[in-house]
Amino acid sequence: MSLSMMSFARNRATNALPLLSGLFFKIEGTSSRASQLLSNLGLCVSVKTVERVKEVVSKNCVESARSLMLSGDMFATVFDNINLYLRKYQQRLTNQHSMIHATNCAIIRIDEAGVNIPEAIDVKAKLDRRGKRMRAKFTDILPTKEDDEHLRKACISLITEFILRYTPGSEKWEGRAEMLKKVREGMPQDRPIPAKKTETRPFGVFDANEGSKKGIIELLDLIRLRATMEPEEWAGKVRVLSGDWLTSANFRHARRDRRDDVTPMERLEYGEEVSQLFHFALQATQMIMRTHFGTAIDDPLSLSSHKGLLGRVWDHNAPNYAAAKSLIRHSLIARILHITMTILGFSRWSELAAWTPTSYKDVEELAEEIWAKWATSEAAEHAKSQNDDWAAHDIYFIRDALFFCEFEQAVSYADPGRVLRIMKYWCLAFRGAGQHNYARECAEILLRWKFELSDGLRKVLERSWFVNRWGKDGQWIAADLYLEQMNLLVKRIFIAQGNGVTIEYIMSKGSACVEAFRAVSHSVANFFGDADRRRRAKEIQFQEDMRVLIEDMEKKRVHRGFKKHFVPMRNKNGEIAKAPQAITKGKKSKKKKLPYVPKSAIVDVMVTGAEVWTHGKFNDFKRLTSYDPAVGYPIGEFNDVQDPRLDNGTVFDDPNTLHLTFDSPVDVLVDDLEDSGVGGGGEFDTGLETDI
DNA sequence: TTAAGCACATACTTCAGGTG
DNA sequence: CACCTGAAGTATGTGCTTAA
Repeated sequence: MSLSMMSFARNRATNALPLLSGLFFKIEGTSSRASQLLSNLGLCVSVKTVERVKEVVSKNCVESARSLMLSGDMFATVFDNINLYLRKYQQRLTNQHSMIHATNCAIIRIDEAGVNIPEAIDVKAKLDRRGKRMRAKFTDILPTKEDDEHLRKACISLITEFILRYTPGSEKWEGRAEMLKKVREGMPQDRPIPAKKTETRPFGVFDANEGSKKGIIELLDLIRLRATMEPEEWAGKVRVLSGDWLTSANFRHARRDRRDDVTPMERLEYGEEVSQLFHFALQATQMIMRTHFGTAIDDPLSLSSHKGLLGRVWDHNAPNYAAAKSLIRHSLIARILHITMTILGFSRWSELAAWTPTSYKDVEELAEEIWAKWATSEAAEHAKSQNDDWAAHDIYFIRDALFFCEFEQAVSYADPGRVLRIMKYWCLAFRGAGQHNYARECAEILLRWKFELSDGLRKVLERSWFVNRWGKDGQWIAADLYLEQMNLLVKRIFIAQGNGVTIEYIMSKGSACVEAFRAVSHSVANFFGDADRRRRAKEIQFQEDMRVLIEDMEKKRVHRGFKKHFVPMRNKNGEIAKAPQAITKGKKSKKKKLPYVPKSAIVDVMVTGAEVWTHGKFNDFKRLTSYDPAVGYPIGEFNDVQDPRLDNGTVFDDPNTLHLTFDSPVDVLVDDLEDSGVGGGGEFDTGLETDI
């Protein structure tokens, strides 16, 4: 303090200390009046100077991104729309609520080691490969026996880890740390990218809305201009463009429409668009919600029922991603622990808490049994054949939730092979759940990977999916999650106060610099913060949650053989929906002469999805997405139908829009010590803002 | 020449008080 | 009570001066 004051009095140019304090006060939200007071005291520089610094830092960040783009090294351009709603305190004719629709953008360096770069950036070779998917067969997107085997091993490892990590009292087990290490080492890998710090360079916000065909063309031109590249230079190499499904779809539509334009820049042929993994995780979470939320009245093993037991009060019609993900995770772990209990012959929580496995092999054998009896499609079909809808639903849920965990870990370890395997299953499941856009996006990626990419470009695209902030193994995150974090910083953390919320202000001072400011903030927070105590409190709450769910399952005698339970499909009014009786049920129709019987709401979305794909949709997909050298890009609309059996009167009845919000810190910020490659909170989080 | 600061301008929020 | 009004308060921008 006094140092700062003295240096201020001595010499106006020696302001390193007051400048840093000023910057801190500013980004931590000190009011301008207080800042002025402190500035007058000589403790920090003036508000004006801080503003200038923000501008300079922003410019430097953009310049740094630009230099990477111009260096000729391989990079990916990640972008995502950022929308701000500006509420005016008093609306006047000249002062109305308004929206800012802008696009945030970052440049990510792609590690070139071991990649054939000339092959990857060759536009002509890329164009020649278009349309090769015409040769594809349905089996090309179906999971193979090998995929099934990989998933079996992966899920058994996951179950083993859950038992080791979350069984009450397990923290006192002898050799637990080694066992946890062992299970991680045994987790099947495919082709993980070696851990290395990713160079991410924020490129700032653009005043263009990439959510439309016109907007995305405008945006690409603005990006080129900010990079100070000539059109020929920009369009002369393959450019990796990373966004969500909507971005990719818009880009493809725009390219189709502009096929006859004169220059390559206008024809957009240089762009290699690739959908990003955080958005797949969002969709998968929504898929699990649509398939398994159900209703608490009909089905005690529905997520809806578990949500009630856990006292999660969030509105199921306006859920945020972290809350939904946390509910799924809590429910999954509780089920696994309860099955463990039943296999061990316990009926009380205290017995489970007193149990200690004799060896690692013990736990692994338990996990294998849980997988075989309570997590496979075959097990669910068996439950179905016993007319036990509760058990079938339970098993489908455990399977789907485990697959999500596998995906999450695959992202955390940057293993594109594992990611692509899960996409094969999700390609079916998204179809079954009615999320057709993302079902097609899975197929798009699988077919492009198999038929239309050179080895070099394939490697480049795979690397563009992941970002590693610390250069540590298991700490990768999805590239679009990285950008969502930037969006959060722009929108919530470093947003200007008062009348400063304009697109111009954000572009010049409030976007490109946020990562630099976060780095500073982070070290300060780590220096002063005490995260341990809060974590401990969360862990205790987590154990209580497990106990509530397990005691309920025990009370209802689930996971103890099969009993007849029927979960009926309901119509929009919540009445039990009836459908014409199936011919195969000959016996019943003899006894009762009812022409209509209630339908079960419990279905395997992977099976129903596969049916949809085989009934013409796969051929439609090929016809409507394959480039034909003679005719060009195909034109036509997809015609999708919804499966009403999964409807339960919530927002998820409309599966084609994403209902999960992800604009809060709990949704996008990740814990440094956990696998949270796709965000959504730490292992003990509830997904509520109080977690922070 | 340039970083830094000052005074004033502009745009908006907040708050107290008034009116029908 | 909804709505309006003006004054005070806050945040940022503009243009100029000053010191090194």
